[in-house]
Amino acid sequence: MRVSQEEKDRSHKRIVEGAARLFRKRGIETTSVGDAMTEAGLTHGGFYRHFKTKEALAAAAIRSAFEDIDHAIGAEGEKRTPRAAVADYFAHYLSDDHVRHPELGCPVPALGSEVARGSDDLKREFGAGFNRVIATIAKGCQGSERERREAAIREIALRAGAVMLARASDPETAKAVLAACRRKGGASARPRSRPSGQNL
Amino acid sequence: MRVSQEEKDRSHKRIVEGAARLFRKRGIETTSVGDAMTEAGLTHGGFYRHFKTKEALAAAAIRSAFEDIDHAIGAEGEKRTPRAAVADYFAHYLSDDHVRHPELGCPVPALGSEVARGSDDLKREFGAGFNRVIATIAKGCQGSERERREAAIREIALRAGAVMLARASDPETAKAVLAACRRKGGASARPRSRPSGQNL
DNA sequence: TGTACATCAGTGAACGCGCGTTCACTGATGTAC
DNA sequence: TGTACATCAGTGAACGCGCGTTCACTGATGTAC
Repeated sequence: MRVSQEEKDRSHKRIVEGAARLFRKRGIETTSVGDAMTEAGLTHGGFYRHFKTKEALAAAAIRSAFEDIDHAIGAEGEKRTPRAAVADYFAHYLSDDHVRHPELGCPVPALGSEVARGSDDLKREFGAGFNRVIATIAKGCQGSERERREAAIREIALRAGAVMLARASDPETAKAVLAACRRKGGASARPRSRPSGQNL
Repeated sequence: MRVSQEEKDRSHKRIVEGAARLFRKRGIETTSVGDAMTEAGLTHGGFYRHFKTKEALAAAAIRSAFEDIDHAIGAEGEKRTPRAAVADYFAHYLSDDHVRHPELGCPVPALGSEVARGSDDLKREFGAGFNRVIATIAKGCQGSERERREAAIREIALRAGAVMLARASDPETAKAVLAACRRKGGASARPRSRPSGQNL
């Protein structure tokens, strides 16, 4: 039976947000349209009232996942300093919790190697989401605008690699990878310049 | 018709090495047993004379891919110094060539997020391969054994994250990611300790 | 060394299954008067 | 405001397709005598 526009919008949001979780947890190819609709409390047949193809859902889900993360860091950065928000985000990034729960975590380690084999549309969406997160994280880094942006990219690249490695390895190796990458800590990737004379 | 043991061994090798390339290029789930057999010049029906399941092939292919890379760095490191071999490997790691050709590249950015959703067996194989590569790369790093190992882990985590990001993004973002991560250059992740007095 | 026979690598058809997508249908919603 | 009707979100059956895996078959290989 037909449903009000408001109800349709709510369904749409449930589908996208549910898919954003399922795709990160189980992969895009490995999650069926039916799975995504069930997660939203609907049946598979209605899917095409919302999206032209499964890939269109993937694009929307990637956008949603990056937005969530971007908003979380941004909101925290307004309550406290951007630098503190970013430091907290980085600490959580390398936590066991993040490794164990990809469904609410960063899309980069969860979807990266799959999106890499996807369409240009998907990559554009992924790149756009990544750039927004980088801009937010750069606010907590040091140096010129360009230096901050590059530092943010390095910080995420290191941590995304670490989390992906931890998830893809046996528990012992996972532990070693996280420990090694935590050791590099701090909100900025650049070696902190110390007051001169204190080197070593 | 039956084929000699030698011929079977050659077929086996072709299947594993072909799958190692195809899996890195197109993904494990997205590559069929038939694809892998065709790549080896055989037909799909004979697959089960070589492997119990598709997953067993995935494990063998992951091992093969890591071995190739480990041997390449190790062999180079015997001709020159380990440090130079590792520096060259890192330079190539962040090259456009590596980004564009996952089929002969590092399995970490190519297969990481897929293996993360795989079985414990697959993760053990992945972790073992990663550890072997880390041990080889650690030979080109500085510090105590533990420091070298942790530096190697960080170097690969950063670069694997960067390559995955570059592959999963639009070309412009890809370029920015590679540029930012190259800036960190050098064979060791630790900030090179400079002769004192030269800080800044 | 030669012979008879069991083995088994590789082939191609077939299997059951789940996928993305389409479709006829239902009935509440939205709209034109 | 009330009525008649077109729209369309959601349902569940059905589609064609490709997958992993199984199987009967072929004939060269390996082995026992």
